[in-house]
Amino acid sequence: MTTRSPRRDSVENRAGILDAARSALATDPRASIDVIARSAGLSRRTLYGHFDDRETLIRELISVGTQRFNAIAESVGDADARLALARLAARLWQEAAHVQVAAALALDEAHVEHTAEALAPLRRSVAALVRRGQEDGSFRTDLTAPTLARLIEEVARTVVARTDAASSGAANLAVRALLSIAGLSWREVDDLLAAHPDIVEPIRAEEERA
Amino acid sequence: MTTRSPRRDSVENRAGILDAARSALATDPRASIDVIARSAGLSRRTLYGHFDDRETLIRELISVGTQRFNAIAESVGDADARLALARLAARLWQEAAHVQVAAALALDEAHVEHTAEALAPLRRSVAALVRRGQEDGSFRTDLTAPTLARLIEEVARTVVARTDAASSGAANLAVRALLSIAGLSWREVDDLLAAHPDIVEPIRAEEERA
DNA sequence: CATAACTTGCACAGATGTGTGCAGGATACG
DNA sequence: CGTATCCTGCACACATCTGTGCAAGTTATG
Repeated sequence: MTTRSPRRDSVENRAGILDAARSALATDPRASIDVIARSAGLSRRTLYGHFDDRETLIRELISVGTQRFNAIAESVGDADARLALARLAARLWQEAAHVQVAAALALDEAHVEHTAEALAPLRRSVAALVRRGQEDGSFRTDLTAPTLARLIEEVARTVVARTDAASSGAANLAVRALLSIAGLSWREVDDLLAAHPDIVEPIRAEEERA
Repeated sequence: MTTRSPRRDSVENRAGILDAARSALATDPRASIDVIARSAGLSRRTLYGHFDDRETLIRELISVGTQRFNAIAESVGDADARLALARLAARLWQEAAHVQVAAALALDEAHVEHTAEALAPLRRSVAALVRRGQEDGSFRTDLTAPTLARLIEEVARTVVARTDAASSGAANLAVRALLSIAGLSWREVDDLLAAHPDIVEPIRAEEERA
């Protein structure tokens, strides 16, 4: 009558599926179940033993991805809005593996709704950050706060989704792009990052994979 | 034996299909043939009378879209790199209807290759522009020329694809975003656009649809 | 070692999409 | 008007993908 506890290989396989799905869906949000299962070294049939649905699998991915997103957003407490944005970008980058899926799925018609609501906390953080930055004069005011927030979000998504996470200066690129969008001149960005080397290794003129 | 010239309604329908495909694929690059045909007020079967293939249809769209792209790139001759970039962005925006498809399809796995080669001239223009801007000190030099060019391209694509082309200040937004990415401070951008009102109607703090 | 837990392959139903053949009806055009 | 041109609906074959049932294997674990 007493049910046995789940087998070790089973939980490993479940995790393996999630990993495989992460990397497969980050590239192509419409990757088939078969591709995901195979790339996890399992059969399609087995995947359905672990997840009821394609939807279920994806929701779990989005769920853990966005949780990290939101946790990071709350962890950034710099008084200086510019520093806060920089740190936010840098930390998000560290989680690239988990974050890319969400970024890719957020564009997929079928999941926009779900991701949008899961990312609400992050959105609120960014909105507040933008308002703060505009008030103290460190962010641009030629755009409305909502517009700027949206732009920042869009650019962040693009950079995360469309740059090789493994390349050396990628985090640097992301941070610089976002601060530029916020309105800073590139020299200001450069000085800021030089003054706070803890945010990102301040490499000059870094390379990137083709 | 002498073949009659094509009927008027036929050529109209062909054009209608292209229009329908343009707007349908701009939203969803994987829109079905049926959806496209129906939204052109025709049957699926008829569409296949005008185009052999889904591929053929798409290639024609990409072809005319990228031709406009490239033509614009060559038409920009400002000595000042900042102005050149601004004007390039503004003109591309005017062609948004034709350009959005290309931007959307460029992300679609199945057509990256084709769009990439069709956009080679534009890429070259941007690359040259970036080099020029970096040399005369108006663009950022904390990023490699190729990296900056790539970033500009990515951001342009995003802005074109993900903002309501109909909204009033959209062109403004696009231009400002690109100049910011190039390294200018937002005040510098603001001054530049104020000094050259021909580029884009210089509206302050414009709105955007939700 | 006994057995519950897990994996697998195969067959199936169903959905959605592409591309084609054909017959019949509408219509532009010479 | 007559006819070539065009549109349409329907019926196919084919492909890809999802999700399920089942019987037969393998393996972790108590």
